[in-house]
Amino acid sequence: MISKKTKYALKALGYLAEHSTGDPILISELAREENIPRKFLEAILVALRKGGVLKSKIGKGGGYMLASLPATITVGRVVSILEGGFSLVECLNDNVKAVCEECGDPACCGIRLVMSDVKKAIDSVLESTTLADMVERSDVARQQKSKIMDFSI
Amino acid sequence: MISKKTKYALKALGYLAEHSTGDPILISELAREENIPRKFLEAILVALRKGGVLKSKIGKGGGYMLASLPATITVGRVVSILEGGFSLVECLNDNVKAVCEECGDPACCGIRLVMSDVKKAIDSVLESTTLADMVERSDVARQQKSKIMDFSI
DNA sequence: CAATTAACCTACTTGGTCTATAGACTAAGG
DNA sequence: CCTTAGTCTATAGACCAAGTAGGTTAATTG
Repeated sequence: MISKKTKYALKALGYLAEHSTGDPILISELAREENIPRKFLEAILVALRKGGVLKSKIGKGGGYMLASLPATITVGRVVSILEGGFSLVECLNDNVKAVCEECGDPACCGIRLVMSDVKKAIDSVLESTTLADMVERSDVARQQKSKIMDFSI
Repeated sequence: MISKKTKYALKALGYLAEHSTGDPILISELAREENIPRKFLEAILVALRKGGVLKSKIGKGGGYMLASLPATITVGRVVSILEGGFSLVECLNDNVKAVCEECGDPACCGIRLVMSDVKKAIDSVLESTTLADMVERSDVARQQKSKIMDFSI
């Protein structure tokens, strides 16, 4: 499961991708529009800035902007920043060099071998999906839905 | 991340797959050989039995056996029993019909759409890998390693 | 320059879940 | 009927995600 932190991050980034006009957008606007606890969101945005996905501007007229185009920011990158990579066993996490206590020999641990395959599958999806993709898919789904609605009226 | 519970389950099942002679194997043997806390393992084995993966025999000469051949038990099934399916957002979990509070409209939630793809990718690996596969891969890795060892001697 | 705006930072609380343990109970075999 | 071995219920403790609070620093503007 991804954490709420990551979900909030993706929602906020999606909002930024859709509503960015070049001017910074306020934390409070993001929090309000996407129903995210204000203070919690702050911490998330800081992490994303440190991760290089966001730029910020302090003081009056300040706020947050995407650091690059939505089509260049992958969902995988966001997940990686907020969860330190997404894997299924400790010993496959990006940052961690540690060996799970369980698998005596990492090279021969069957679980590790299987989960490594799973991780590859996950990563390939996450790395190939960008913020732009995510927003677009959401839009398409919304349009299709309203089309069906029109039709039924 | 999969829980320790699931890891222990896979280890125990791997042991059963490798050492089953038709006779039941004791919880205490499994616990000892795979370094799993005895009482904790008990609970796991009960879950696996209820999930139809294991059979048990009570009383003297009792213990646990696989309910079917290792090649017919998928890792996905084990994960599903112990974690209620493995997905990345609540609203994609097998058992849960609940909608995440976050995505107002599940049909249009970009995160949900993306994560649904990820889930498909995960499931396709997990469902296509059996206990037999897992054990075999572990064996192959071990053999290769000892081959290299021999070579270097 | 001072007032205001808005991001930044540190620390804390809380609630829930994962892990593990204890002990009493039930079933089977000899 | 005694030993073996799985079954069930309850509980303790550690840990982490989620959320809260309040003060600090930086930029703009009048």
